[in-house]
Amino acid sequence: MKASTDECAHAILEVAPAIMRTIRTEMRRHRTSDLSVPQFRTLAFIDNHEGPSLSDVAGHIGLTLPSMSKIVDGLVARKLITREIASADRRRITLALTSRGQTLLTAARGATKACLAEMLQSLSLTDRTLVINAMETLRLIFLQQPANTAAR
Amino acid sequence: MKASTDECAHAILEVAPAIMRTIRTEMRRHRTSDLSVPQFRTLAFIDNHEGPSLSDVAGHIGLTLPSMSKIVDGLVARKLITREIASADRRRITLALTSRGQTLLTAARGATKACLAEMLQSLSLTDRTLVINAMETLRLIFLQQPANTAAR
DNA sequence: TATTGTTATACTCTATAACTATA
DNA sequence: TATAGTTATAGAGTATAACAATA
Repeated sequence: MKASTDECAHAILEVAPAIMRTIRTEMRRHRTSDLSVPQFRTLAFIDNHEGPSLSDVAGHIGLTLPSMSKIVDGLVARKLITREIASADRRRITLALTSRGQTLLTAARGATKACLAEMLQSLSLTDRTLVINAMETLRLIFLQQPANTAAR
Repeated sequence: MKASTDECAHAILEVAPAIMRTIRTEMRRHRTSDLSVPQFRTLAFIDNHEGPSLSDVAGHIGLTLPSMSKIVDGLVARKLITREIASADRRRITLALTSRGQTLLTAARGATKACLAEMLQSLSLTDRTLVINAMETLRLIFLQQPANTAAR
């Protein structure tokens, strides 16, 4: 094993899509929450930040403004978040979770995580540590920001 | 660090979507290939297997038959693959790459991998080994099948 | 004039339900 | 009757281009 950057890229390119498909399928199967991955990520970001603007969310999640705007539309329509005009700068909007959104986010996080955790149960402690460390490493590259809290 | 299955799940749930977004964006930016992730995965599967049927591809990639059928439609229209009726069982189809598809797949693989590799260059050899090992571990869980070849 | 967001438009991805053709 | 695929339909995610409102 040379562990070249190329081999590393190859491994990621093969495994990441498979993981995502599992996550997506799992999220949709929980009819109670029924959130798509982008919706989930949007709610999670709003939960972790104080009244972010559309640009804040779009930038951090990595979507264009129109895409994000549409996702926000859906979440507002489902009464999971509120969208208000910022008083300081009326061009900006301020996003926040409703209590319903908060509840749903918590439920979705729990359900999906529980399912993933279930799939990971066959791993040894060593392997789990390995995966967590690798994710921490990749987070620095793909998310530009360190973990902000412990597992929620 | 407890390295519980729950923490492990949490880490994956946070990082995997970010990785995928990078991959998707990158794939779309290479106007020469211009493949979506599902299209890329479909081509790769056909490349790695001998004349698979629609069910083979759909099953392994984790899509329903209609979804897969539509993706195949697009690839056939772009002349990247061929779709022929199997002589043994006329209900089945046999998929194969055209030389154009083969070329495009190779190009897309190279371009995306190169971009990822570039992003991974800041990692130490130790970290790269860590990531590769973690991916190998996760592959067994999310892909049910071991790596079939070395990095291509 | 520059910034923030939304609307219009057009793809692709994805699923479920209903259908056709073959076995 | 069961299996392999396709078609019909619908909704979400995504982008680019054009627009409106505010600074």
